[in-house]
Amino acid sequence: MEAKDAEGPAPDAGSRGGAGTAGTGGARPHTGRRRNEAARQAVLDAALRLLVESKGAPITVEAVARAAGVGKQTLYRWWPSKGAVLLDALTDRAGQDVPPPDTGSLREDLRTVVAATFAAAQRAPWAPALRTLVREAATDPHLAELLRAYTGTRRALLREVLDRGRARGELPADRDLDLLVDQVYGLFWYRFLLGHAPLDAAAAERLTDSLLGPAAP
Amino acid sequence: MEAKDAEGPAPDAGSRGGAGTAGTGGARPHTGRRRNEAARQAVLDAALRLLVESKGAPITVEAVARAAGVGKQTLYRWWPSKGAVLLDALTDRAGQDVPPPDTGSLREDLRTVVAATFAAAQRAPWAPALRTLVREAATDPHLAELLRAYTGTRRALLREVLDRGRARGELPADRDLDLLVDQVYGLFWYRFLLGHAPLDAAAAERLTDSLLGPAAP
DNA sequence: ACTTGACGAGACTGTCGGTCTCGTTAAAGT
DNA sequence: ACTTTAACGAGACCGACAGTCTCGTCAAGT
Repeated sequence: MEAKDAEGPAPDAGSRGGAGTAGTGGARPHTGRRRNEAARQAVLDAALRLLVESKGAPITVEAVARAAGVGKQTLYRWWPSKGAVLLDALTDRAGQDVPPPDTGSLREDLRTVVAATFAAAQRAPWAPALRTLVREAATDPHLAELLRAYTGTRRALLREVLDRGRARGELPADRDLDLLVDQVYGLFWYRFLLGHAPLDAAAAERLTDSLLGPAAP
Repeated sequence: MEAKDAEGPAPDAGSRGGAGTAGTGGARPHTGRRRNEAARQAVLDAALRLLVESKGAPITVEAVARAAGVGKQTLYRWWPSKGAVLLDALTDRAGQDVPPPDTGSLREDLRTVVAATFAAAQRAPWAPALRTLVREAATDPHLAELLRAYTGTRRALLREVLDRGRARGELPADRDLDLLVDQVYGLFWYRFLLGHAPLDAAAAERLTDSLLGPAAP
């Protein structure tokens, strides 16, 4: 491998400006060879490819390193665990969070968000990757934590939509919004992981109606 | 599955008792030493104990065998995989399926079933055991299948309640009952596995209201 | 007595996550 | 140019674990 180094944006680590040679503590200027950005990209590419190709089968670290043409140690130098690599690969490329819709109609906003969530997870290459990731998370506490953080932001987005709807009076003031959020994502993950029932636009429509009551004319 | 034995001993029944063996017996004559029922019990006891004690930590086959005072081979002679042992241990002792209530009121039946489900999973020793089991199922296809079958019967029970309610006219004829079932169990598993929100009687009450609409006076 | 097969014990195999070592190579300072 | 430093690819190595195989023993039936 050893591509001619793209010298991409430095990861983060040491700020090179520190002229002080500060011996005592903290930031020390960085000498020596720098991180190979091409290797990072190769790892993420390989991980994502394997994640997509493996239909539910587990991914091994060796497979990722081999497919990326990279030593295992390089991998562990920059990611704390296998799970971190996989999640990074998935989120790095994942369609990024669109701001939730705000049409003025709770029913419409909710249906849109739910349908978008369903569709995104079903979209071509992502489903097996996400399923594999969740599987790995079951035995990798590190990954589980990362995944929890990631889904937390999704939950917050949905919660915003509901809050706006309630502020507009489209929902009783005493309605349990956390329950509503959990009903949406509970159903989503349940069907996504078990795969026994569809997660399509029709399901999103019916779920919305079930949560808000039948549409008023 | 299963090594030799043309007999295909089901891991359940097993005629206890000593010589003579009151005759329910298999049609096929059996020579040689018989299965040690005490060993089977010891395995299930040990597995359940470890399952309960391990708060989410994985259970090893060796630990089960050692705790039961049993050789590993004995274990694999009667169960096809580690997961099968764990599930057997849990279901063997788990509160058995009560027939679903039939009070004539869908709302009441539904609330009862949901509350019972929530309560059963939260009851003292079961929660960590069940969580561990589901974790293992993520990497054990065999166990995943067994678990799917087990939960399938639970789903069917709930479905009966809903069918009766719809037959009584308490639900619109075009209501999607599979969606309702998935909403219940989706929320249940979601909260059970993540543990971020309670699964108590109040939650059951609110979920029921959410599914059926606010209670009519 | 003799056959059969389950038993406890534990050695063994294969897989995998993660670490360690080694010789090499790129970046920086001098 | 020379030296120092650290990242690099390769792969040996470790520890944990599921599952298999072997062995000597022991109980149930013939």
